[in-house]
Amino acid sequence: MGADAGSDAAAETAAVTAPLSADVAFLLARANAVSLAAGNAAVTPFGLKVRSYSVLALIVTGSRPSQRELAAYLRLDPSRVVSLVDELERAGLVRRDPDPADRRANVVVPTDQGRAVYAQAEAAAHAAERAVLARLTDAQRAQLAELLSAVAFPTA
Amino acid sequence: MGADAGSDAAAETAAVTAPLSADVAFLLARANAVSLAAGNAAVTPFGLKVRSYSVLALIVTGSRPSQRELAAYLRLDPSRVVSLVDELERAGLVRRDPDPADRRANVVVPTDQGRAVYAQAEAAAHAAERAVLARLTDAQRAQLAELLSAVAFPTA
DNA sequence: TATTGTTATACTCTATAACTATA
DNA sequence: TATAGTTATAGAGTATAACAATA
Repeated sequence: MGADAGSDAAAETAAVTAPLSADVAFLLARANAVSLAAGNAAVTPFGLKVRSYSVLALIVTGSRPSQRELAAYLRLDPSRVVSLVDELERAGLVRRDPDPADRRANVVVPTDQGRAVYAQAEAAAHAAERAVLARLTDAQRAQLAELLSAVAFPTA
Repeated sequence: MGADAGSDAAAETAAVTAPLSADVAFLLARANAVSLAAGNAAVTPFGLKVRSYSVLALIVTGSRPSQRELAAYLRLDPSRVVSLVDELERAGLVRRDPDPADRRANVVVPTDQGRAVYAQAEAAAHAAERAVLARLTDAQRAQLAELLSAVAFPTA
């Protein structure tokens, strides 16, 4: 979602300040837009976007998800995952392995190059995240992560 | 950003569980997707989407923002605000008043009907937000809002 | 019958650059 | 010279429905 806009600090806090500041949905949308813009900027030097980076992030852990599982976890449409995996495969970063247990399914795994690129991108992404969270202490960051988890995974 | 996908609770927590759970950027994106889907569902019966609802929400407070200020605050491109205000104006919910102090600028104000529709939509949106935040206590919700503010408004 | 990956399609959103009228 | 609103346009993302292969 979200992205950047013609946002300068002065205009943002000019005539429009207080409203919606208690609206968690709005704050979530705006915080996500800030984070997404920073994340994309951090990760584009490696030929990635936040979305393709997140696919890489999931598979380098060795969890060997199917495309269906990737879609559910990342809240993407399965058809969107097709093109994301296509793109990563064309770049030589991931591979589709047939799932021996289910011949309909693909298991998405990183290539060596995929792991190497991810390692670099991860460092940049984490630096960007630290910058976005600059106004929070470490304890507050941990707390934010915990609170967000409860919203992000309603059933867990 | 984000939207809905073929997400059922079982698949989401199947093979892919732990990874990225400490990644605030990811949690932010996923939480926003959940919140956005719920918000849109809540507000569509009133002919609104989250975006047009948020424009209404800003102007019913009487802050009389210019389109430029709306764009900055909502982190939208000014050209996007044009079509959002067009849409709301066609629906009879807002009006563009000339700014007496700057003849280039429009001030966006709600009509009576806009206020009435907003009042109903607000109730639905807040109910949806409460549902999204169901796993948090009131104190946790307030804390989440405060932590998100620090991320959403880096300069404030 | 239901599900996985895929394709196609339509729609929305995003980003950029221009243009006009003002400042 | 810069800014507000607008328009146009290209690109990215999203949502839906269909299909073949497999369960």
